[in-house]
Amino acid sequence: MHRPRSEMIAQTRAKLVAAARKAFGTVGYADASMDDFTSAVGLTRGALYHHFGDKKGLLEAVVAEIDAEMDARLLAVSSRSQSQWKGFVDECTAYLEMALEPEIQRIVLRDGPSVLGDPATWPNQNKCILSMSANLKRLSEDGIIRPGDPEALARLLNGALLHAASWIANSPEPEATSRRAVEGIKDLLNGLLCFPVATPAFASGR
Amino acid sequence: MHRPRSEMIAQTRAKLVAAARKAFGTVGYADASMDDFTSAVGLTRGALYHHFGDKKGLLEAVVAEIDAEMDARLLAVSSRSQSQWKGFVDECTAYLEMALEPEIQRIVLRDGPSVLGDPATWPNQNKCILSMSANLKRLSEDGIIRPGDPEALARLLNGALLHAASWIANSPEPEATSRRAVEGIKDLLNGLLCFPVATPAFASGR
DNA sequence: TATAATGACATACGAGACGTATGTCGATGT
DNA sequence: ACATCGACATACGTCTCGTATGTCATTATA
Repeated sequence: MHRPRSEMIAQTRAKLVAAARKAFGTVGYADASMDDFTSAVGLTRGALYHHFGDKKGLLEAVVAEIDAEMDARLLAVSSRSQSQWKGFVDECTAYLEMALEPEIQRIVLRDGPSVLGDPATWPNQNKCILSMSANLKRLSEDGIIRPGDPEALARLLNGALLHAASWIANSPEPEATSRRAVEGIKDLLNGLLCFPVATPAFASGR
Repeated sequence: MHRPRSEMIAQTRAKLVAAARKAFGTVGYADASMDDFTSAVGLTRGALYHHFGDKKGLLEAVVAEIDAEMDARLLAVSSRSQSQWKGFVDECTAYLEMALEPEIQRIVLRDGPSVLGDPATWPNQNKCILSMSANLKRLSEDGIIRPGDPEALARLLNGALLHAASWIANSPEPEATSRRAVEGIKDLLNGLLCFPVATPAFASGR
């Protein structure tokens, strides 16, 4: 019966990841002392080096965890949408909302790229892109949007969404900015449609 | 006559910024030793702390220098374009090409945000946005693109361009990827036009 | 059941790197 | 000519990381 043993190990790893996630998310990767956040969960750097190799390895694990959560959340959103087009728009706005969370901003969007290199080289970040690409591909095959390169579009939209999140998060009036960003996104997406709807959004406009 | 004096000082500052820029651009901010790159130009950390306060202050100076160069280059591009719309597209592609340079990727796009906080909080990064916003505003006032929020659009496009640059830079075939990205950009921009050009047209490049 | 072996983790140590406090020396102003 | 100031160097302390080593419990084996 080697259950308790492996359970303890998994728990240790989970504790380390959780502690690091909290530290990275608050004070940032560079200012997070390994001695501090390991002792915060009753461990030392010995455990950390044993399980993750080095500080960077722990960051990778944290990023992977957050990425998995983001994937799951996006999947949940897209799964309960009826129309294809609406589902796509919903997923985009959900993605934008996630990118607003301070923990994600700091760990995934700022420290992650700085320490681990460009997100385009990570295995995970691509899952969102792939999912988006697949959606765009179906949309163009079904004649809903104009033909084009789905992956290229997905990457461009992804960048636009992430950047919009930063804009919102650092805006003096996040809610108003959020509305402007969402409207801008819808405007951009609308431009992709074969038969654009005359949205009341910019008809009622500014 | 205190010219030579101030000139020496300016030269010292320039040497520090240049040395830091080279170090940050190659090994990255975190792994750039202040002792190393100051001694590379015949100085010590004393000069650095005297002029820039700390390592972060030096990074700010480096980022400001690069940003100023980017602004100047963009201005040069847009100034010699005849048609408004073509000028805008040219500026976008020039921006994308700049974002491809490894030094800009590393210092401005990765380490900068991680160390200095989100670019949206910098004073500089906004100049590109402002310029783009102004362009979009004129384009919509002149009835070339649909009405909309110019700043929001500018920020979204800015994010798309930066992200596209990362995609290209980390692609196994950068040239082919670049073509796909540019085409995607043109597709997106085309969607903004009041009277989009016929679809196959912009695939062939105009 | 006794023993060997493995692995999970802690502890001890050394190496840089940063920031500060202090010192020096030349230039500047009167 | 002298006092001041500022540009820069040097010395020191502190923190953090990574490695090398040690210990102890668990597991496998006989």
